[in-house]
Amino acid sequence: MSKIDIKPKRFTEILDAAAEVFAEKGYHGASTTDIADKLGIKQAGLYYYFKSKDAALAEVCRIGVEGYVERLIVISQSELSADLKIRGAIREHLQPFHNLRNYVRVFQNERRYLAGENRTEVNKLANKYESELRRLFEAGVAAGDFRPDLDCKLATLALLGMCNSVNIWYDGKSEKQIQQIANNYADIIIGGILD
Amino acid sequence: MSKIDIKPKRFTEILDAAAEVFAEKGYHGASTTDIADKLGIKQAGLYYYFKSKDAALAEVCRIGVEGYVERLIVISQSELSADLKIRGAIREHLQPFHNLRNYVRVFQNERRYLAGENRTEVNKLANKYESELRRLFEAGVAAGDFRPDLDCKLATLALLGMCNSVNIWYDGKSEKQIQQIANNYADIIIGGILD
DNA sequence: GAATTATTTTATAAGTCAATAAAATTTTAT
DNA sequence: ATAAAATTTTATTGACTTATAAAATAATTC
Repeated sequence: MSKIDIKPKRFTEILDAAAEVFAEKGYHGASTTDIADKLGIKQAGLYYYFKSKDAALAEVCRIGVEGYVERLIVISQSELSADLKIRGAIREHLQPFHNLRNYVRVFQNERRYLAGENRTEVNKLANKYESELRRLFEAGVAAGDFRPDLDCKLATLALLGMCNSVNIWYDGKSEKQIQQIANNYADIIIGGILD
Repeated sequence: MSKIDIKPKRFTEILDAAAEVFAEKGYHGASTTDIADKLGIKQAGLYYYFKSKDAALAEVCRIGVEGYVERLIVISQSELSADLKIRGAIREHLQPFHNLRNYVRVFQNERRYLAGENRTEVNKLANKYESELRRLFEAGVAAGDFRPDLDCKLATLALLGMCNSVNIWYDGKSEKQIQQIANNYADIIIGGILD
């Protein structure tokens, strides 16, 4: 009955430390000793919580993507106009940078170092997210709200690149700032695709 | 006297291999053996060309940023309208993804692992580039071409995030595709900031 | 407070990695 | 062709890293 009785609070502390170190130094640049140091325990102590360093990365990534697809589907199925859906998608995309900054950063930058199954699983979510997003653009074109010549694939990638990059420089301190960024970015993107 | 007589062609091959391996596996995920294998030589042989792994990273990064600031200044000092300057900046930004894909990728993603002086030097160039770009937006607002309420700082970061992300998924094979992406992205950004 | 369970430490194995030095080989120049 | 210079290999070192197992300690439960 292995690790059933780990206290959730302690487990979160361990994960937070792993996410922070992975985000700062990169997966391969971070040693398990770095993580343990941050927690004030010895390196071997981490293996009570994780089977391997790779498993820790997988768990951090999992939390980093958590909810993204679901929130986008809620927006997609709402009755909002196409441009408001894009605006909402941007808002929801940036929101987790506030509380889950390190987790999302690790998902963004380090998931490529995941092995085998963990990697395909997490990539499937990323692909699903991208295609759901593209459907928002396609629906807007179909409804006549967006330019008929809009390349929806490129618009999707542009939006993603724009939004993801925020997590490189945003310091995670002001939720109000996140909303401001989201609004400004939405203004730019939507203004650039309207018919 | 040290490495004065290295053949430039061979040196380029060594650099190409380093850039490719750093781009694929990340700086810390890449071993000097990986690079040597790609070249068909033994690991120790690399140290004829480089003092250290870090020095190789520095050189790859240097090539990855090379010319960026200069090309932007040429655009800035031209007589083009503000929107055409932005369009040109996007074109010039994406162009190197064709021939220097790996170098630019390493600059983008791995420069943070550079030590001391190499890091500050390369970051200085990145900052200079960003501020030059911002001035293009500010000039457009001042000239009345762009929306007066435009947040130029955010517009700059949006453009950078958008453009940089292309190098994550672009396969470096078609120069025509790069130009298409540049035009589409320029349409979006410019449409989103015009007055 | 004794027993049980959870958590951390100690000790260590096995492997990888960057870097150096000296020898060997290949290439270039005379 | 011979000498000189450039390039690569062989051999090795020491540091660092992940992971395991068993012992020690701390916390919780009955």
